[in-house]
Amino acid sequence: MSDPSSPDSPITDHLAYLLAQANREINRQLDARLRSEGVPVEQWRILKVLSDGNGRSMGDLAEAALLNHPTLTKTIDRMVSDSLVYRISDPADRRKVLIFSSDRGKALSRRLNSLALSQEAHIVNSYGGKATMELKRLLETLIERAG
Amino acid sequence: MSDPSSPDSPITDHLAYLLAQANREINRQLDARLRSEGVPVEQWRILKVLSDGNGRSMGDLAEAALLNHPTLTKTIDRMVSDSLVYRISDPADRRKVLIFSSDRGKALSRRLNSLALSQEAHIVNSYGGKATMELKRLLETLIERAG
DNA sequence: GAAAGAATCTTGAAATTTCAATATTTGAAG
DNA sequence: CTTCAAATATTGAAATTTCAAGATTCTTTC
Repeated sequence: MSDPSSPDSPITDHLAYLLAQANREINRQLDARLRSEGVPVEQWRILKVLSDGNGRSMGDLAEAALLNHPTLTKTIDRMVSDSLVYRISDPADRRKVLIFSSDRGKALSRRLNSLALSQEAHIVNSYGGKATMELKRLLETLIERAG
Repeated sequence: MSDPSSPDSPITDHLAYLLAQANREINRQLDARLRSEGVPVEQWRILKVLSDGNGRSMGDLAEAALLNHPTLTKTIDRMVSDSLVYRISDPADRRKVLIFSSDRGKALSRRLNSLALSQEAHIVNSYGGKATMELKRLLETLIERAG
């Protein structure tokens, strides 16, 4: 079944394809939930990363939120307009810009987190706690090796 | 570790995040390989799906290539310009448009496939055949349940 | 067999993302 | 201490994606 080395193996045998498909599906479900707050998944990731109250440089934040640099810059522009985050030039290294979550951003983050958790619970429910844990473990290992 | 239900669990505990991260990483690697042919991953998926010589309707193709409808329309526009695929109105149902791979598209598809297979081999190599198979199995199940 | 509704695809405008180039600041080398 | 290279972030233009609306064809119902 899962052997893509034969000449005409279906695309569904490729790990890259299965990952894209699973990601698309789960992302879609998450997006549907976050829509009640009018926030795209990327902004949830940003707010969640910032929710510990610490600031992050654009570089670190881009890495953590899975966005590339220019995309993050423009997303942060929008979030600043919406008063969800703010920028402060890093005093220790003025090339850097630190991003912080505002109070408004933190409040929103809490609501989003509860939506995300309810989705996670839904997955665990239909997919099984054991399988979910195992899948997470394998994904973590893959990410380690691939990074 | 992998329990996102505590109030301040890190984002890395969310399945949605791990999937996005793994997908991003693997996609990046694949993209780097396909770049030698100047083709984005989405077009590889399209060509691969069409590589059996059969035509697909835009709807079926969108589903298989993991793209939404308008995006596929415009991607196919570009690929038609590049003589990689062509459109034929379905005689049996003229609402439908069937997409076929051209000879040029098929030749390209073979080259891309070999690049994709080499990436897959590379993953299996560093990640392990057992883990790869297990991961694929879990992803397939997740996709089934989530769909 | 006409009319209303559903399915399929495309379009145009708007929003977003990406690429390449441009500041700005820091670190290193001479 | 000055100059050159590296690191960081942003910008503007171009490419892409998305959203909402529109066109065409089919199907069902009366």
